[in-house]
Amino acid sequence: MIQFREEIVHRLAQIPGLSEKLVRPLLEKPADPSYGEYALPCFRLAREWRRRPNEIAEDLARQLGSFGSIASVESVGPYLNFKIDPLALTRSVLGEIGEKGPDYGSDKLGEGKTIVIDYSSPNIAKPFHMGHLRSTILGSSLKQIFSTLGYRVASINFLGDWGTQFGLLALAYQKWGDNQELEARPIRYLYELYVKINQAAQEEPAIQEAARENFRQMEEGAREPLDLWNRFRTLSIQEYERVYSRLGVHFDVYSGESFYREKVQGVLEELKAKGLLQLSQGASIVDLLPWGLNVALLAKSDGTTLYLTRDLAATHERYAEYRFHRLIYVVGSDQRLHFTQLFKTLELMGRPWADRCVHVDFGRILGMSTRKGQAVFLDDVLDEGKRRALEKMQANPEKFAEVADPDLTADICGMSAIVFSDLSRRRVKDYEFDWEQVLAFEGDTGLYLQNAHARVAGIMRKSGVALPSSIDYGLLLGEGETLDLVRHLSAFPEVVHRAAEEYEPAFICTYLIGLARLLHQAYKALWVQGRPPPLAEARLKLLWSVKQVLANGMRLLGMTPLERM
RNA sequence: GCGCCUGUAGCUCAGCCCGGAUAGAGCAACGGACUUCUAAUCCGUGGGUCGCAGGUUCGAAUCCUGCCAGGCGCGCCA
Repeated sequence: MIQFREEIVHRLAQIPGLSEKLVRPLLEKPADPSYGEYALPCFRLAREWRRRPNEIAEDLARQLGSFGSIASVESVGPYLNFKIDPLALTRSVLGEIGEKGPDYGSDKLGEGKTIVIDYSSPNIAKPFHMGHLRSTILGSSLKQIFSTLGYRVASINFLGDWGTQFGLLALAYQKWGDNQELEARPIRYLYELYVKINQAAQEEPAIQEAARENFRQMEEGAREPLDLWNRFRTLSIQEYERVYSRLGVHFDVYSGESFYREKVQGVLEELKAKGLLQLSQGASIVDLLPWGLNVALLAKSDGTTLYLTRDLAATHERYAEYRFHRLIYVVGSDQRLHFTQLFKTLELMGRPWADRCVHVDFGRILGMSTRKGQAVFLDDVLDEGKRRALEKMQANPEKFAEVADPDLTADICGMSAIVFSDLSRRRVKDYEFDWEQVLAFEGDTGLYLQNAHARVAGIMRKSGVALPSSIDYGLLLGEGETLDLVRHLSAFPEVVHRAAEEYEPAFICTYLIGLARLLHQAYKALWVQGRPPPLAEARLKLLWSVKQVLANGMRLLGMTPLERM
């Protein structure tokens, strides 16, 4: 596809007064494809040449005529529209998808570069709720996207396994702890204790004090609270891993704040040596007020450290280990200040790679709080999605009979719906969690994509037509639907690039919905079964290409494409 | 109070980075389409002062300023 664009740029540059450098950024895709594949708006030229844009467009159209693969150049008002020869376009796009298959959309852009992504990162004292799900899904998708662009990607789950809340939790367990409950359902049980102790602490400030003392002892290495802490941690991780595997999410490294509890001293000493650390009201701070970033608190007045201190230690280790070209934190936007402070402090410490760190933030999921006990647990959501999917599948008994593994298929359907609903809106937006909306199975949803994919799979199974090695692409041009699909297919690689640049899997969602819609619209017109072989084969090739790109895109989102549903 | 983010159809959103050709989808409503490869689909109808007010520009949903509304953050939580 890029070759057509370059062909136009090259040809335009031959016109006196134009150059490749001038023209390349001006060339755009028209809003309406009926104008052509590319368009040159002449406003900028009009200003420079002090002529009317409409005249310029007309003049250029006359001078250029058709050339190479460009079938026509027409002026429409101030626009110069280029139409690529439909046959050349179709052959090029479908040929490329045919050759690359699962690698269509891939690139070598990132070869030799490493990206470290930190995502999911639940806090052990708190439940794995929808907020963590958003980080998990986003991070996992970004991992796929960067991998497909050739980067070496290391995924890290940085557990919130250290901090005052463990003092609080240990206290709760000492008060009300039940070993059987803890073993049977660690995450939910710890959450219940956490909620209960927080309520108690609100009425009794002494509890807060005792918790702080507990944690202080832990930082000093006291055996008893540490043993308890270790049990909480181990049991929780086991349960997380179960949930991750259900979602198809994988981490290269499980780490956590506790790993750095001894290394923070080194950080504090370095800060002190560099004259960055100040004492204020008994606490150690770095003054970031000159940059409008408030002050960063690195050690409390009782000497215990904070999240920020441990993050400083962790980034240092990560750079030493990976020499990353980028370090990405997928964490909610409520922690924006934290990361801005972290990055600025790294810069002040003289880390030359400080500007390689990125906070990929995302909006809040409203209506949920760990303190008030309104959390929706991930397992419940996945189960509910599965239940609804199964119901829907059973509504069509004939199709249901064809599905080999209804249980697994329903689970995948439910997760597709959830993953897609989360990724389909842009990161920054807050959203109100709404079961009906998340688990909707109609319209712009993950199931719409799955349905499109499964429909083509059905055609490939049932039409009785096989893909031959040579195709007469000309036979496809009788239907207008073909070019709409081909044009859309051609845009996939650039969509993947854009999604990576902006850390926005949502771009891929929008793209795939558009592709699936074009497919559904063309379904009748591109009928395969019973058509003369050359036509049937050409159509099947087109449909196969759509299926391939749908699958490639869905995988980037973390969805498993289904052959039957 | 200060800082950041968001505000587009009844609802959920895309379009904003990089200003241009009639502002697009889905849901909901209403009316159609299954003797054929998945109707979890398709076709049609109605529905918008792009939060408000200025400014820049030949041209603003898009850029700038101010205001309003909502969310988040602002030294001993993570």
